[in-house]
Amino acid sequence: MTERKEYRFSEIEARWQKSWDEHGRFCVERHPDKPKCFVLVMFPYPSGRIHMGHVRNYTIGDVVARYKTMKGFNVLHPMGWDALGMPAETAAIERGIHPADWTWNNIATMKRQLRALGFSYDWRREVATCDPDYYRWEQKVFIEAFRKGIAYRKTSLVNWCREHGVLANEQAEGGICWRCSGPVVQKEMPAWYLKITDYADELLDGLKTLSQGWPDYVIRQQENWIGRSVGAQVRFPLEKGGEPLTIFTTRPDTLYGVTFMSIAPEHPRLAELTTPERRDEVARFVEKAARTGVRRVEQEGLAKEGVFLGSYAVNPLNGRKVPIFAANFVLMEYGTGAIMAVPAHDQRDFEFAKTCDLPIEVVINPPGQELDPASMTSAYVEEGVLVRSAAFSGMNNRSAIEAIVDHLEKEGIGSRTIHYRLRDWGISRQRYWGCPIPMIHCDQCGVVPVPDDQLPVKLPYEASFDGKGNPLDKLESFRRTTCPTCGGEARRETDTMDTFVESSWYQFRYASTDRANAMFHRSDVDYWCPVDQYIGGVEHAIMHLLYARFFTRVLRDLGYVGVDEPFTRLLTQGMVCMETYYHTEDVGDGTRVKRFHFPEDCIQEDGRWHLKDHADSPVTVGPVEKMSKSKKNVVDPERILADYGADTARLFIMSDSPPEAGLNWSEQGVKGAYRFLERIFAFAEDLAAWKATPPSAGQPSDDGLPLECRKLAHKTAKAFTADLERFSFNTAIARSRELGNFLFSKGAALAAAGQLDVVSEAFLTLVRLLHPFVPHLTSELWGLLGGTGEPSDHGWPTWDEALCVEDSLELPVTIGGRVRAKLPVPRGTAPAEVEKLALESPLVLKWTEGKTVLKVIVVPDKIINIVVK
RNA sequence: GCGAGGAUGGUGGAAUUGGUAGACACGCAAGGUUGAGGUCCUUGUGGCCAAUAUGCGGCUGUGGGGGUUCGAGUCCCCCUCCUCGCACCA
Repeated sequence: MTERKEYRFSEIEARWQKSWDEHGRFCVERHPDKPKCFVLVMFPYPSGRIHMGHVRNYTIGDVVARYKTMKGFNVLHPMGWDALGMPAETAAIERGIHPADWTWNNIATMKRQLRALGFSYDWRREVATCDPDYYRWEQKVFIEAFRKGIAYRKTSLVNWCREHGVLANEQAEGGICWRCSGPVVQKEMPAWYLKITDYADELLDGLKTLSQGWPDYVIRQQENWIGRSVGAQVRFPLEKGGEPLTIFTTRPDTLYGVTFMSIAPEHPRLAELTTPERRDEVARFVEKAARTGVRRVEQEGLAKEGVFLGSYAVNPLNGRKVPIFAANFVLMEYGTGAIMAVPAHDQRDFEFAKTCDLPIEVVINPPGQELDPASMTSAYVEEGVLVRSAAFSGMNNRSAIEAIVDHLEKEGIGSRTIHYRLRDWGISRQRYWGCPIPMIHCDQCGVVPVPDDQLPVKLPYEASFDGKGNPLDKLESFRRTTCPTCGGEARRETDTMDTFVESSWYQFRYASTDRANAMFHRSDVDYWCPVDQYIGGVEHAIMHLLYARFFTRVLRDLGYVGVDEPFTRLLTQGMVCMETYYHTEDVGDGTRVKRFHFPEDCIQEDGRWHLKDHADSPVTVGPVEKMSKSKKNVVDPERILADYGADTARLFIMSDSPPEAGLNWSEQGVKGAYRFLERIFAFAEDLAAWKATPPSAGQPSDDGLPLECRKLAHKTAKAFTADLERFSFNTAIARSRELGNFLFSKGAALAAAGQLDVVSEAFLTLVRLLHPFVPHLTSELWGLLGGTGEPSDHGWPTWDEALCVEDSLELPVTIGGRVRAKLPVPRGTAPAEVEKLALESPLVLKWTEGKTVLKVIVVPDKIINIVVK
């Protein structure tokens, strides 16, 4: 046999990438006669270099895009950069690099890396959100939203460090500033908001239209996030008289069980409700609560605490006098900032009552039971029958909700109300590297938008980054301006926008290539949008997607787009994980800490792991965790490209797990993928050689092998396609391996038997099926085997349905729940006939001997189950 | 703490609607090739017990416990552990 050529992936990949680039192969235009398909992957934050999470996300997108192209769709597949955000500013503070330079450098590096992976992007449509030509349109939309009342200003609480100003939650973990370890307090500051709550009902209803294309769990989480709850506002008169205290409750059926009230520590009426003798203690509590913040009580599970204010409210239904508390878990933003507490039927109230020794009053009993407050260990929150509730006693609690609210409305004590857990979107950031909010503060004229002809408000390059407060705020040349209305001296707004704003509309920007003078063109958006398939990380399941859905509706209401929903179908991909390598070290005071190592610094010898250069430094192989720099369990995609090539990286990342699940990186798995490609390459070489010089015809093959080969190829095409349609990439690849394994072991025999056409057809089917996954190698082999152009010029493989069905089946027969026999029958045999054959079968007789056949269940063409006794 | 999801061999996973659990791959083992191997090929591989069993030897097995069903990895209830999100990270 002649010596085989080596699989030189780097040569092949570079050549095809160059060809695609030069021919503008992935540049697309509107095409009225072709069905369109917009495949969008979540654009990356340009943090420096791409990581495996990106490779996974973008490979999934590329496989979908290339598959849809082969299916005949006009596919839009763009890429861009979510380029504004905190890390650029952190780099400026810590390393003295300007955020703009840092970002643009990172973009250049990452773009080069993405190109090396062979993704089919139309790079003409690239966007970078830090480009003033991008964010100017956001400023324009903001001003229009402001004029419509969708954007507004109000005060809100922020994390505040005396030294470093406003901090993000992640910079204020544990109530401590990440830079100076100083205390972080909650401080009131004015901030800009977008009125997402006005769209709450629409965003909720819209989820119904998405149920076909979005994962259920994302829809459920969005529903819960919006948190629409129907309940009642109830006015509790105060014992001392005056304005009653209004609370919101979703459980008016428990009104007779109220034993105390709680209000948020920042409730405007706190001082008024506090008696003079309680003032000091309450002040201490409020101060402490401000230091902690409600968020940490909720998220970090801190103790729920409260303080008695000294005054009382009166239950409007039963006249009971109940104490009023301030509590650190009551949110001012939700409802009215005040709640009625029913410890018997609300778990949080129950815990609070137990710690503060407050009474518990049962007003709902489980059917046929009677609860005793003294022996309860948790609140009873299920349905039941009302007791001790005056005229409502004896009613089912569900109907009591309606009856009691009717009563409240009739008596003028309360009313039906709907509240949302969703709060308005606070978009102000006291940071430099964001889109400037285009507003001007004038002492005479108030808050005035920047006039259209002065847009964009560009970020000034000259700014100093010392980590202490907002650089824009300290830059006089930026701050000082004149009022567009009166011409007087005025101050520019120095807040920038939340970077979630840019990622709320980038999908529309991609639709147009000609956008020097427009955000995008309506005709382009009308053709390409909405996005047919959106693909990105699970971590964005709530916020990004909700904001983008909201912003799309804002753009719709401002006349920019004609769609309600931006993303028709959604695929959420899991994270890329890897085992950790570490050793533990004593830090002196007896506590041991983990010191992590990069996997490439560790080596296994004689079954033990140790550091490469120090055989006496043992290393523990830890659990598989999400790849992260801090744990050092990262693999640089570029190294994988150098060692194995883009096709191998793409194939492995798609073959080892379903896309929604986490993917465990495995170097061995990568090698397995590489081996498969090598074998494909080698087989193609063989096949080309056979074609050039047909092997001398041996014995004609009449053993059914050619038919088996054809059937397998057609069945594989069918199943592979079905798998792609449901994004089951890993099983699709498994099927392609089965076809490959068959050809590798039987191909030569078939060729020798004069069945070269059969082998060739099957192999070319394999090449075409794999093309979206391994585009470089398959394009190469397609040409080698005499195909014109590339596999994608020839559409998606089809199959002959007749070759996909088996006419004879082997039905499993289970007796007493165990498979005891296999019954050969033709497909479609009538159940009665199957039953007869089964009961006559010797093996079945062996197992039913001495027993009574009670029942025979025949599932046609599937299984036979015999129930015996 | 609240909301959402998950758990199947030594490992990643497969089983599309309740119908043969473990496809495909990794690893491992044996044999062959190479005779440098991080190469290649063949065979085997859930566990336990058997030892060629008159047609496929038996038992057991999908995080733990209970239930529904002729039949449960799949449906229901309880528990444990893991992951994601929680509004200024993106």
